Amino acid sequence: MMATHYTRDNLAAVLRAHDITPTHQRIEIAYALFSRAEHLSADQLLAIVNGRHSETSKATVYNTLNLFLEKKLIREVIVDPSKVFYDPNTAPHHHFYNIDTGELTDIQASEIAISGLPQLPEGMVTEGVDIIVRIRSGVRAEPVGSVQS
Amino acid sequence: MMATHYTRDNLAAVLRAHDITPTHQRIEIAYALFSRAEHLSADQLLAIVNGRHSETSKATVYNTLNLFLEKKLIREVIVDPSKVFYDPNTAPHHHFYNIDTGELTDIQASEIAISGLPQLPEGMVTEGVDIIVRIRSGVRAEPVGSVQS
DNA sequence: ACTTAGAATTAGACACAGTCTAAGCAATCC
DNA sequence: GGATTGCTTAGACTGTGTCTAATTCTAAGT
Repeated sequence: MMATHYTRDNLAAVLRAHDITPTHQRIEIAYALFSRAEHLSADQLLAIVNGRHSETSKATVYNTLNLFLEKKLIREVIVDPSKVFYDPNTAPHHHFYNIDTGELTDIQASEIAISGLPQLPEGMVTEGVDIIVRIRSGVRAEPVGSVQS
Repeated sequence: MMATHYTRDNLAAVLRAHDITPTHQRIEIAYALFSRAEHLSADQLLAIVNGRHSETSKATVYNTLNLFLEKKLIREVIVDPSKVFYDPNTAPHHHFYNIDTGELTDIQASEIAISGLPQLPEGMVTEGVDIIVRIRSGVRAEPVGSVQS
């Protein structure tokens, strides 16, 4: 997952390497995600993939994204209560989330360390640690009243 | 927000202190949240509040939760792609999320420290940092194949 | 207590993300 | 080329959350 440039061909190989039969639809969806290296919702992907002429159904987009997730080709980012974002970057990292614009930005995990996490409950195992830093533009444009610190 | 026992009366006072007119419905919803000190969804709250006889509509539950959020009486926890949980604990803290059962458990923020967070983008301000540790029971019950480490 | 204006509540329609179903298509294997 | 398997599809469906327009409540003033 560190190629500098993605083509349909090398994406097909990536899919195969992850045990996914590379169909046209899956390749297009993978291409949309990896060539942009952005955080996209199912909705946005559906629109991108069907940009010129309709090629892929809603069901396939969801099926494919869930398959990619299962095969650990992508990650999901849950920050917006109304929709899930899909992240082609599976390297450990975290996110800034701009609560005004909805924009998601990566934070390299290599730079951060968390200390003091308590013991996991008995018999439990960590699946992953997500850090979300919610940010907004600095100048407060509050309608009325004082800000309670 | 540190009373040891919540009554409808002292919750009405809490609401007033947060600039919220304490109506019957709002008090019941607050009572449901604070007396249990649990993470509840709008759905669950609607069911709890209307337990014996129907008292509160769906719209009011949503209106009220959003009002409580705005007035910083509660927090929302976004971990499940399908629904938001509301958290009566507004003290800084984080969460374990059991991805199998959906169970949410608190992690005291006082115990943890994060180092190495990069500079915020220009002109941005932190609204909050959420850490979610996704966990599951340790013994893997995978249907087929090897676990890719 | 009574009035009243503004705020809160309501039922039900609506919007939208995501899932499901049953049928159609495509690729591969004999 | 016929059959088996797996993929895709349209469209129905589910569930969360919002909106609207009408009704009811609350609190302040008299």
